[in-house]
Amino acid sequence: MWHRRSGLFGPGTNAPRKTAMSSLPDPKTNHLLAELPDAEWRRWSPQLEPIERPLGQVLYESGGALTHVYFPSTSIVSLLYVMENGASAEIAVVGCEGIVGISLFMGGESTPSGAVVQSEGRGFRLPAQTIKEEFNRPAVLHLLLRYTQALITQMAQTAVCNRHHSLDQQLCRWLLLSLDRLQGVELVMTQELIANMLGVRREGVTDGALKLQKAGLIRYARGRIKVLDRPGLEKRTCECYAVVKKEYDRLLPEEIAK
Amino acid sequence: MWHRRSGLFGPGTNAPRKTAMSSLPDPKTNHLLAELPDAEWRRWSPQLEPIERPLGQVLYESGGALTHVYFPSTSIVSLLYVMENGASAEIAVVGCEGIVGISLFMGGESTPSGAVVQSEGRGFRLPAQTIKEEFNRPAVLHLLLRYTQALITQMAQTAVCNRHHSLDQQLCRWLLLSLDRLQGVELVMTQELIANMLGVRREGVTDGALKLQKAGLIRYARGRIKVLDRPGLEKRTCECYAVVKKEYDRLLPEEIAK
DNA sequence: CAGCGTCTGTGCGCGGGCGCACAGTGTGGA
DNA sequence: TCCACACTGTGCGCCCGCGCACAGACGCTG
Repeated sequence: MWHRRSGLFGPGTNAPRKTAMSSLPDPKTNHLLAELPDAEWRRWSPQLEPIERPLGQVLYESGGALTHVYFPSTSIVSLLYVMENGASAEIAVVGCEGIVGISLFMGGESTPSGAVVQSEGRGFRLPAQTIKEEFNRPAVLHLLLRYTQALITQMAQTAVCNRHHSLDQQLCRWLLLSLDRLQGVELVMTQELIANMLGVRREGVTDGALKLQKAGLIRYARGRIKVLDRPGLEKRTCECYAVVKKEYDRLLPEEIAK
Repeated sequence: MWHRRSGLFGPGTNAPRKTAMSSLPDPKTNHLLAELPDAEWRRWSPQLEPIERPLGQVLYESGGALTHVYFPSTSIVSLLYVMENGASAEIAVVGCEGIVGISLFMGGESTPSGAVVQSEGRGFRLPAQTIKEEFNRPAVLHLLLRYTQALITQMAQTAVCNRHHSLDQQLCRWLLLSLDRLQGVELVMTQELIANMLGVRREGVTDGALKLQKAGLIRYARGRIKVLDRPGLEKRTCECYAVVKKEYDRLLPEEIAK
């Protein structure tokens, strides 16, 4: 019941890290921004504020008011619920394909879950007021709602996966989903943090990761995980990964709006 | 991994049951319909088609196109995902407080999950085309999106609950959520079906229900469950129930629109 | 280059939920 | 009225994941 012996995202929760953040990425590395029609893009562009996002930064807390929406580009963000006893579980993960803070345009202004940076990197943000106004434009509205439906599918599948699948399978699903949202083959993430995301024991993640390493699918050391054999991972994971991926591809094809 | 030895909703999947369906209920027993502004209500009212919904009826299947949205009044509907091996898990439950078929206005037209009548009764439906047109009206849009956000919370909390809480706690949560959506104290539902919803063994539900009966919180026999001590149930359940209830109350207060 | 903290590996006993098998007991239909 | 079936109760062995305790190993810092 208590899966965190150390703090969830102990040190560095706010202080910017000293890792070398490379130069500003193109906002269009975020797929939603890239899919924006030209007219919208011209209006948004001046207001998009680039931000660094250090590991563990809390973008918003459970029930807290949101001041911005976030468009990750090279970072990924977990939506997670922290229980009264401190245990946690990830609801969904958002990366370069999406937006963090949907409750702003859905009308609720806040959610019982929080959002935490799970892999440091860059992104962009837009003030709450702006996104609410822009949401009245049909092109924006439809794009954001299609994304939201894809996100809903991810949440639903998380529920199913938590119910029925083994830790090993879930680990594979989690790795694949995260890598898709980073667009790379390497992940900077300790097993302890993965365990927090999955809501399981750190030792369980160690076991699972060992099996994957022995099978030659991944290689890792001290918080860096590299995927060597992606198809192999896909073979080991449960159907949940494919269901989610298919739904994202269906609802958010490349170049939707052009 | 295989939680259904008999068919999911074997007999009666389509044939109307002969149970005494009482006379037409007021459409406004559905809270969303009740909260509609007068102008919308006048437009919708002639198009609302009352329908009986027998136990086990499939409102829509995984990936299937939707022809209508449904507004339950005295029935409740489960959104559930059925896995390749036949095991199932409930994603969320919808009753008199909501609407079934959100993918129509979210833009996806379908979802990987399906919708099944979990407790027979009446409801109303509206053609897909109508809801899509009506969704362009701001009052309708905001009402439906607030509902959708509440639904998202229910899904998220289902994921958390599946991860961390005991079968006993989940059973209490499920009973409470279902009763809230039926607005009564009795539920017509076998333990086998409850098990399918929760994605657990029938025997597990029997165990849990026995404990609750021995504690004097419920009484049941042959597919009818009566709640005797609601506060007692609330004491036994996990925090998930309260989180969801609070969010529905916050996002969909009585008499929103008037 | 010495030392400490972080990250990963491992063992062990426990408990919840699973799969399976089967036994009572109402209820409705022939 | 009686039979068949649906619904509920129970026992048993198994396995996964948990909680706890502790041991190596890598790498940064002073």
